[in-house]
Amino acid sequence: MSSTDIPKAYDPKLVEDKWYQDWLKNGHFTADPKSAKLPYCIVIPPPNVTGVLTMGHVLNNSLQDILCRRKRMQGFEVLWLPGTDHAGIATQTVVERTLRKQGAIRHRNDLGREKLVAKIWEWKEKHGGIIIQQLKKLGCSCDWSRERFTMDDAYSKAVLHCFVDLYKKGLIYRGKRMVNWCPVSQTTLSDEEVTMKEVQGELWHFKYPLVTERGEPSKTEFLVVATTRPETMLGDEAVAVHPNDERYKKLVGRKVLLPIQNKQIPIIADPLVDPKFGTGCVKVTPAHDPADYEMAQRHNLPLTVVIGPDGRMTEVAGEDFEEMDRLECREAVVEKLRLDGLLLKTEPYMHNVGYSERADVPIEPRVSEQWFLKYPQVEKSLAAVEKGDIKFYPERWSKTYTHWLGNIRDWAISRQLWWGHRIPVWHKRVKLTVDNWHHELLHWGWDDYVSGHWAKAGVKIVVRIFRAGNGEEVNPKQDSLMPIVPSTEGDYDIFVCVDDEQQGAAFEQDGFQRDPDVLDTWASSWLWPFATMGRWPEEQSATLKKFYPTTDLVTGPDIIFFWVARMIMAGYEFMGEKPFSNVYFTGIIRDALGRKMSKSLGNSPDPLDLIAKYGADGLRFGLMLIAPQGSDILFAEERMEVGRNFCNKLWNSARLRQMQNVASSAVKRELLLSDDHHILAKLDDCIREVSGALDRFEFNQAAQSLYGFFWGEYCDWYLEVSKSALQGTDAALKANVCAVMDTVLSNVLRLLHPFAPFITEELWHGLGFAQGQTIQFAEWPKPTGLGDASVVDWVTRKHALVVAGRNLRAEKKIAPGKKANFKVQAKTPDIAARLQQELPTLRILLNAEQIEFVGADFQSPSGTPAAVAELGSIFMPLEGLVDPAAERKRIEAQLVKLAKEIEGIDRKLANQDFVAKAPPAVVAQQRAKREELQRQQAELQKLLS
RNA sequence: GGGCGCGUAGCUCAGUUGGUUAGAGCACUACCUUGACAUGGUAGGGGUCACAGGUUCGAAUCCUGUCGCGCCCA
Repeated sequence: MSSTDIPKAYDPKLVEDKWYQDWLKNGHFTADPKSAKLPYCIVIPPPNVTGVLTMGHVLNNSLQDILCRRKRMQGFEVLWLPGTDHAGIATQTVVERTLRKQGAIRHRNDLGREKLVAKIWEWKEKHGGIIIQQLKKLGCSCDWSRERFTMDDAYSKAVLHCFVDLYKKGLIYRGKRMVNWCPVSQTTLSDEEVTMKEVQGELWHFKYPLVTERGEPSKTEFLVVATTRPETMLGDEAVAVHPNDERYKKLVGRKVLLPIQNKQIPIIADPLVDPKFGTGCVKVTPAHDPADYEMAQRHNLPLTVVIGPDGRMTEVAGEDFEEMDRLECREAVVEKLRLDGLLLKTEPYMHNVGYSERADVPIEPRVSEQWFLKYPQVEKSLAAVEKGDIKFYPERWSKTYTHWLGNIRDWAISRQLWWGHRIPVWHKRVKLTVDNWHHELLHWGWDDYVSGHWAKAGVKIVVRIFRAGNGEEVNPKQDSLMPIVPSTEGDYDIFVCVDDEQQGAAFEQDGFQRDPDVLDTWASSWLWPFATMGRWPEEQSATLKKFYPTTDLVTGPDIIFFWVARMIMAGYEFMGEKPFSNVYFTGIIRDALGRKMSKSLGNSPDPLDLIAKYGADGLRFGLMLIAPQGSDILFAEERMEVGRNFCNKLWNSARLRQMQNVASSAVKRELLLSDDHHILAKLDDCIREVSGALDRFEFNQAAQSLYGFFWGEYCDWYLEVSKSALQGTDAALKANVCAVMDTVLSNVLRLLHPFAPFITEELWHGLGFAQGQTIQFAEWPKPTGLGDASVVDWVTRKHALVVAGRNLRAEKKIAPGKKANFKVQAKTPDIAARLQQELPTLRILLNAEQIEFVGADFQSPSGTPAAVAELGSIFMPLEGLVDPAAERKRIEAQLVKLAKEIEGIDRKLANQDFVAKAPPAVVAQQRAKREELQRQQAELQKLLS
């Protein structure tokens, strides 16, 4: 193509879709498990299937794409495995809300389980692909042929298989516990799904009348309790004090009258009470507070439930309050106590309240039956990170990980939802008697089970039986269940756990009922690194064999407990191997004010808008430039302009090369001039820096190296210098400069490709480097060794001389387009000779008409603008055009600066300790520096004379 | 209350094991449509490296403390 065909400004729209389609068509992202190449694998953190792309996704997936694209260039067989997550609560909430808004339902019960789940599937089919399409716009090189969803058939089977396995090992159990209950979603939440918020509340002090020896409430003696939740007092069952608290010791064992309810409750002593808090007396509400529940168990207190699952007061709360919302009730209780003269005081109080992460309302502690998991492989998972088998970047997150695993508590894995993997447990409570046990136990096949396996081959069923009264597990053989004798007659709970839903359903004919709950979403996504590969566990696919364990994981530190730690445990438990070797934790993207991006705040830009404005490459590169390792990122849209501008700069530098109409050739080393050596040596530095930075997951460093080299060195200096050869008549020199340009461009395009895949592919072809091949598998750059690094210092100093000259121009307001004349007085004859060889480039850089080299004896006319650099002095004769006084002032200012510097060095050198103890090289360097500064000082002084 | 971080230019951040004059981008000022690019060029201004001690010949960097901010866990 001819030069005029290339547009002046880069337009990503003409490039991005075209190349993405081409890559897909050619199957460049598809991993081949049969390949002889070394494997490299990342599994995507699966986004919510109904979600849309956020800036967090852009950051996270850009990083993964950078890693994958580089590894492809380095010759690895790369699998980046994509997919989506069913996101239980989030998805069900969204769909329910939509249906309610449409007026289709008032409550999910109006539809029923099956129909609601069908609606959610419909929703998923309709909206589920959006985020995947958006990732494609971003340029992500995922292997789409392997895309997975956590509710896919094979994946669901894997989830149920693991449940059965853990159940069999006794790690999953059902228990009555105080759990975090979300009254809006009406489900329990795991501890990790509750976020603590500091809120300004109030602390109310209530008087509870002491009950006298005669059993009547005293009119004068009270115990004062303080609470932030007055509404719970309706369910109080005791008042507690610390056992060593002298103030109350003699009252322990007596009773107080619980106001409103008019119920006598005991005063108990428990070490959990903090004697310094409030009055040292606390009210105990066993059913609505975790600490109180714990105390109640020690003291055998009843559970009085006054708040229902919907957050409304129950009948037990009393008819004045029944059906009232818990917060409304709070006001009502306070008012009632105030009227009764039992409200002592109210004070403002800052305290932490647990909020539901999803619904953003205060959670309600609630006692209920839930399924719990004792985490497997905790020790191994701890050791893996401590020993460095699994490395965290930045490393400090390993402390968070270790701390959490070291204090781990059982995981509440059941959710009172319909959307998700339903717990594969069927239950039946049955009264076993001498007469019926035979029928009840053997009818559905127990006899076959106790013999060790089931009659039907391949059936995996786990059965557990508990005595209903005390919940003790019984072993049918040892505990005389078969046969039942009069002393063992009674109610029994039989649980059957099976991963085949058809088989499970068969039990329903015998009166078994399936557990209504589903599993916590994370109890499916913790299997993601292997359940996504083939049909694990029934098939050990080639993909699994080749790519598990995966290599790197990129995710946010906010899910280190939810996901990362659990995946590590699952990897060891089910695969016997770690799931990945490196975990890179990204920062969290915040807005310019430091707030987390959220839909409700409306501070989250739509990445697709940004892509439309700045191009996917511009967005990606701009983001990488501002994304420091491990700390949060304050996002401002202006930053993306930098990325777009960089792409445009790259584009135009390629245009400049194109316009030469010079065919590409190999660099001829014997023709290289100092600037060529300089840029080639700097290129090698850049290659080393980018490679090293990426090896260390320092994406930001890599991007900045590229930016600094390409713009600051290549475009700002080399391209300007090269114009002297390009516009000159020496064809061989011109060709060699083009060869240097090609070397730089070819390497920069490859280094940049992981960051900016589209424009680099376009230019790779446009500049003729491609020879029909995609850049994606082009060899990752290694230092070229073409440039002589010893020349770098010389060129750097030459640039300093040029800057000094340009400064004179600017100071004296010589328009940039206007040519000027300079005189250069080199420090030494050697330097003079060398500089004379570089006259053409000096003229270009200074935009000079004439540059005259003058000898040491040259004395400029008074008032001639002049500056002193390391290589020598530069003068800009401007007969009669300058004000000598102004020039004097300028030089005097420079002398002051120099004097200060010399003074600093003198101070150091005068210090005997410095001269004696500092490394000789450092001392010598200071001496040399001082000498040079003094020379410059003398030169400047000459100008004043 | 415990833990982990962070305080460097107006803003956002670099600053590798302590060693020239502490850097970059944005923003700002002045000049400029020159034949790659105004999504650009040249030059410039701008910092007591939060504060106070300490270690050291030498501290933005290491140690201690103080203040301020953020996050996580109780």
